[in-house]
Amino acid sequence: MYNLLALKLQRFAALSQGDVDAVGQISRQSIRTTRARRDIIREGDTPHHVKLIVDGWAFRYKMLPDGRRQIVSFLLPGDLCDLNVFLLDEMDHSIGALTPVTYAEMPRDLIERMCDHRPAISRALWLESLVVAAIQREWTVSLGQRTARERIAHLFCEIFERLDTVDLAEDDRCEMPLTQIDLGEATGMTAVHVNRTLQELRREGLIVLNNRILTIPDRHALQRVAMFNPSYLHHHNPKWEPTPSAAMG
Amino acid sequence: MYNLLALKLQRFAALSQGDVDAVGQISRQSIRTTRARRDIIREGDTPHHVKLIVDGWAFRYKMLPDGRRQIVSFLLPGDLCDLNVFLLDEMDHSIGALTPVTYAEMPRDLIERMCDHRPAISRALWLESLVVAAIQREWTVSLGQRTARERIAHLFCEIFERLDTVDLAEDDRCEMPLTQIDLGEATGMTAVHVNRTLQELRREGLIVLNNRILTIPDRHALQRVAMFNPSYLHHHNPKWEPTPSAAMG
DNA sequence: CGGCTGCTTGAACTTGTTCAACAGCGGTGG
DNA sequence: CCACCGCTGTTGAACAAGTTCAAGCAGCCG
Repeated sequence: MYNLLALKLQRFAALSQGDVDAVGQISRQSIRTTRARRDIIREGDTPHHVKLIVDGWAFRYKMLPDGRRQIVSFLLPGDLCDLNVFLLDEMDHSIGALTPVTYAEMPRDLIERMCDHRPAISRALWLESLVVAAIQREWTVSLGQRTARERIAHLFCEIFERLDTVDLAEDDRCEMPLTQIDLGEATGMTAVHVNRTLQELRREGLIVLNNRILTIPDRHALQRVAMFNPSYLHHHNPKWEPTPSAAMG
Repeated sequence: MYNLLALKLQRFAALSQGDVDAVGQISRQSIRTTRARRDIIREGDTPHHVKLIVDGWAFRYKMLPDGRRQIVSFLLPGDLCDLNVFLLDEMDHSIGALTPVTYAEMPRDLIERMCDHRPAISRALWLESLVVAAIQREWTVSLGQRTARERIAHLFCEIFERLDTVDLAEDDRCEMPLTQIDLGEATGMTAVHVNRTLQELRREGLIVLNNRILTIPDRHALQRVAMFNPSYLHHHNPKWEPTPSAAMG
């Protein structure tokens, strides 16, 4: 059986077969689904489970009192949400489903127990949150310094790259279910300006985008425009191994 | 002896006296200082220690290939940098000293050993990184949605609040060593526009700022302008206790 | 067919940028 | 002691990037 979470965590720490099995089990206990454009959890709610996105796209967002809304990150298959369970009485942001989403709910206490006995998993989860923070820093750079065109290009580069690591990109193509409104809320610009910026990128042959499929004819060209340096995604292999005793998964 | 790190970590988990002592010791082993406006570590460097800011202000920043620069966060006394030690071969961003900075260098392996034996500390460090991520999300919101005036106001609210929790704010005042250029690099605007925005805030009596001292006559008024909701800072008390056996520190 | 959502376009407008000049201040070296 | 330099803050005016408002179009689904 496909073990998405193990696949992810192995990027951060070497897991024993036992670790892999434990992770596989916990992530298969309770599978749920949401329809597109529904909230999965809302600011102010108390989270009870850690969730693993199994299929579909979701996004984190925060709203200002006057209704302005900022998407602060996208959650793709293999991503965890609500590690905040361990931190918050209340969510300080919301998570919404962009497409229909399938996710696994992993009860807090089970995760906790697993962490207690499996240092590699505990460590991998921690590193995962460090990577999430690194991505958030790069978004800060985009919004603070990049122009409209650079922001959109950068977002496309990031998403493509992230989908690629979970085998959801094909050659030079990936899904792109975001509407222009979504793109605007993620890049801090209006939908109108997103529209004109997309046209510009299309006109220059940097992207092809229709029917919710994004094609990037020349990845390096787009990366150059975006000033995209993938190092912040830390898509590398584990650096750390516990005392080597158990076999690898 | 003053134990800044223990003070910080206690916000996230209940520490035993043994935990407190361990943390105190590790954070006193190697104290270093930097002059103002020097880099503490640079993008591309390999970090070897986790650093704890003991005195002074530092900041994380990222540069784009063409020289644009974005400050992505400020590091105040009590803040940790380079938890990335556990993650990165190379830093994906730089850290610079804003003022003269005193910091403690804590060797990676000591931290690791401490975490292995002291689950409360391990947990507190993890939660600390979750809070860092939460702050970064709020910066994303600022840069994406807030206007110039709201951004500056928000930054001031955040910094004041954070200084307050480490006893570095007094009544309605705190230090503010940031130049207008720094403020610009943090808020994604030019120094010229920062200048005009500060004047506006001053004119309205929302802030007083001179000699690097910021005074906020009416905190709620400024928070209203900034749409500042402090919940993202998670300045609360520990939710989690290990099996209660050891005495509290 | 009607209504909805998302995409596109135009034109006026606003926010923030750029460029340039100057003032104040503190430190340094002759 | 004074002249000078570099850094920070301030101001003005022209400009550019992105927003707002408004209208129309295409595709989809019931």
